[in-house]
Amino acid sequence: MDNFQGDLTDVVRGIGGHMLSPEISSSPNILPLPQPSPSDLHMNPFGDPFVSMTDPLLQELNAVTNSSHFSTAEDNANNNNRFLVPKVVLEDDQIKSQCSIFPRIRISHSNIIHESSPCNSPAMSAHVLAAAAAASPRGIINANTNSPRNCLLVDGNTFSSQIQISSPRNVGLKRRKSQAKKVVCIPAPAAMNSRSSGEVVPSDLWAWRKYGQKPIKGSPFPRGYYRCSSSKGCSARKQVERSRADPSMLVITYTSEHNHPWPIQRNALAGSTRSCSSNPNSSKSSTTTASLNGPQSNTHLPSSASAVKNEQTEEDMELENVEDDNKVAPYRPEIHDQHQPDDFFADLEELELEGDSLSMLLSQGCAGDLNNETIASDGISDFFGWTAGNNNKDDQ
DNA sequence: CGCATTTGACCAGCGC
DNA sequence: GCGCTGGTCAAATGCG
Repeated sequence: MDNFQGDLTDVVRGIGGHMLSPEISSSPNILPLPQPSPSDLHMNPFGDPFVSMTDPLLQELNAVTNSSHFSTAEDNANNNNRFLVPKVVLEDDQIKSQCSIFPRIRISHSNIIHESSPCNSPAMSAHVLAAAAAASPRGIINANTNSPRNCLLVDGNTFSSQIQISSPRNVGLKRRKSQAKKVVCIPAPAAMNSRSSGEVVPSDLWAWRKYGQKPIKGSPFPRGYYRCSSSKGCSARKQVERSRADPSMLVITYTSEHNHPWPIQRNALAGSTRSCSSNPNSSKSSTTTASLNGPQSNTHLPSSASAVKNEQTEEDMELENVEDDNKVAPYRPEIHDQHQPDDFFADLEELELEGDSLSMLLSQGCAGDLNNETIASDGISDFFGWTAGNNNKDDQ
């Protein structure tokens, strides 16, 4: 049997959407979550980053699912927004959220998130859905992939991937004293055994440093232990292991909360990263921060997509390729990277106040014609609205 | 040289 | 109380 030992690092990096079985949904590790408190539901990631140390993406998702700050696509039809604006619509008795960040991902009151159309970024989709799940009151996401591109596609005929997240609240520890845990199941990369490839890292914006790995009884796969290296003294940890039921799935368990704001400038943090796959051919990248490519990465929540070109990870490259395939404008660092974290929030305001045609286009893709995939389905870029605006296709 | 990963040893919680 | 197992530590190692 394949021996994945020693490859967890790659595994961690390879959150690509691939063939998955729905079995994971039955994993005992994944538990339904109780309804969140109102405060949870209204956590505003764009407000005070210190309020919550959860991953920015998760926060964003929270915002997406709960915030009323986001205007609808129609509202922004004439705006000059750079970001896609989430649209919240009502369907039947359910409140469903659609947003540019998650093109066509719908979050219902039942807390089950469905993505009704494919996106072009398997990796991001996985992450996105994971984040979405976290944002979901019950923290559960089922993303069924049926996309030829390995993109997440819900409502497909065949489940090819699933992402599930359980909230920290009711996932008890068997070992150690009860500690808040968040379990995330995401698709594992295809090239899980290839150290020279699959250096795709889950973008959770935080810098992680591996401090241990142990074989787990009953599982052929080892478990990797990571701690947050974004800030000294941060107690945040995560464990990464393959699902026993479905080796194609990764189970990431987050423990403890970050005691610091999200790393705005990763490079400024001692020992936060190493190489980060600046060279695609690099056979050794190390931290799970790979998706966080440089200081600018966090400017606009999505890490990998905001990666600086010359520091892009394989995931980024993959995404880029996808974009190329779809003739969608690539991410433009000269435009986006110039924004500092503070500007990011300012931008968000601008979205509401000004907006631009890009966001309109994105919004249209998001909330408009589901058949129009040209823009809306562009996984990552659309997800974060980077390609939005007037600088899309012309910049290729 | 600095930093991240690897890996064996040690520590602590849990079940019997 | 003991053994098993998970979690963490820290020295060794490797890479840029």
